[in-house]
Amino acid sequence: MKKLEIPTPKLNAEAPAARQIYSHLRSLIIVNTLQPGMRLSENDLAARYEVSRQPVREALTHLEHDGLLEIKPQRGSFIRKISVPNLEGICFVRCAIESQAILESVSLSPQDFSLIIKGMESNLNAQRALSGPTLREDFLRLDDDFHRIICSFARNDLPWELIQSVKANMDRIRFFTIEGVSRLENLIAAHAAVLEGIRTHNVFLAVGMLKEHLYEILSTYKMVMAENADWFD
Amino acid sequence: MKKLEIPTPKLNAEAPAARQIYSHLRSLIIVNTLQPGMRLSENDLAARYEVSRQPVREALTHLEHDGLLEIKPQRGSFIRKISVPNLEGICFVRCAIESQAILESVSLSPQDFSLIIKGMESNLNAQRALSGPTLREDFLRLDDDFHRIICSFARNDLPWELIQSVKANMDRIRFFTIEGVSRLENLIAAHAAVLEGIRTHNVFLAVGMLKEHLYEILSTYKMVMAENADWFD
DNA sequence: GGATCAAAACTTGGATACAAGTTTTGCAGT
DNA sequence: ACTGCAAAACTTGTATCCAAGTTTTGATCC
Repeated sequence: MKKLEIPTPKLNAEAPAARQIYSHLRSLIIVNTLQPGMRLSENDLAARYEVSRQPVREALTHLEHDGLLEIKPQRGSFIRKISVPNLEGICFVRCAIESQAILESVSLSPQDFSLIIKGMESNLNAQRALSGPTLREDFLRLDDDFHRIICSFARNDLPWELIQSVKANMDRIRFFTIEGVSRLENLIAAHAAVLEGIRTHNVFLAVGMLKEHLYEILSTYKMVMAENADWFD
Repeated sequence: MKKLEIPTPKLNAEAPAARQIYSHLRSLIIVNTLQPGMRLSENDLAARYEVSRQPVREALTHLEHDGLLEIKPQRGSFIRKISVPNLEGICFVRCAIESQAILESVSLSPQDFSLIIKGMESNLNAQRALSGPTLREDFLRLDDDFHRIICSFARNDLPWELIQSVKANMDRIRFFTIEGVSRLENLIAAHAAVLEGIRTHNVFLAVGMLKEHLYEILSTYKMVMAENADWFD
């Protein structure tokens, strides 16, 4: 087996090494630089990061806990392949939590309500103004922020934290399916519809649009699957 | 500081040590044998389980990931105190996910639907038949199973897995608030009401009763707080 | 050339040793 | 008895070494 080249194994000295390695590997997995099925070697990673196996090992067990890695004892550590049932589960959970957050919006004080609405509007404007070479990354960041704001209706940190921890497997797909400008316009339109539903206190409309928006990824993952069948179970 | 005595640090040889230690410590935390604020020493635990610090350390980092432990570098590892906002977040997320699952029940095939209803009925009967010295533990197990069945309406494993991973901080309270038989009867009545709503396809009733049931713990945690104020932030 | 089998080189799991920093402790001085 | 300070005993973070098992490799035999 040929050695695989991961881009920039840089390391900072003033933070715990294990956590840095974890974050770095996690982001590499999400953008599919480390592709499903690949094998990671603790020794190899330790050499690249210029640390011992101990912090690498800790990072890998955390990735396994997140469902992004599968550690087979005495055999190797492999980037988990994408599971369609898992994708469906993520959509379900996101839809459940964000819908509940939208339901909470009606019982918010007018001040708090309009403040959040303001945030969503400015985010939406930023989405519409997007252009340039880093368009895809920029949109994903704004999209994350849009849904984070939705969760803020719950006035609690846990909902969004939970979505973030679960979202990684969905992001691996999203990074590929968001390409054409036309698709991007559709996504922005969906966001606008959700916002309009919330603003007019039409939660049925808002939740309906949100569900359609969140489940849309399930109708696009087959695009990725067609070209990379070996990335899936 | 006096040495604290944890009950039975037994260990099995045919499973990974780290996972066993993790499970054991986690259950000890949930039943409050390891109380909020207590300090755990890696060396001490390693001696008790008769292993090296390596698997102990892995177990502790996983407990930290679950929010049950706080590892302060070069200072010690402490059982996390109970956070009321965190409790509220757990209630919110559980309510969101289980409500969404109940919503899915209306679009299930009659065969699948009646099969799940059967399971809930037999579980409810078991709850009503409870008695004996291990009543509290038995009820908590049946209660968990009841809500797991609710999640099965989603026909996906992730929702219940996620609830399980988040539920630990709620269980620490539940173990204390479920004491009197009268309270237990109230909880069983709530379960029955939820089931009745689902069976009659009255999802509004079911979701309403479920929300009331899940949020009930927020009105009882003050009982625990009154006697153990130092267990909370 | 192809198949078989043994040895070597890999994998992770665990134990031990050392490093850096914090807390406690105990002795000395008042 | 009380205060102050230094040393010892703790804490976790990391490195290194050994063990057990799997995979690959390469030589040998047909």
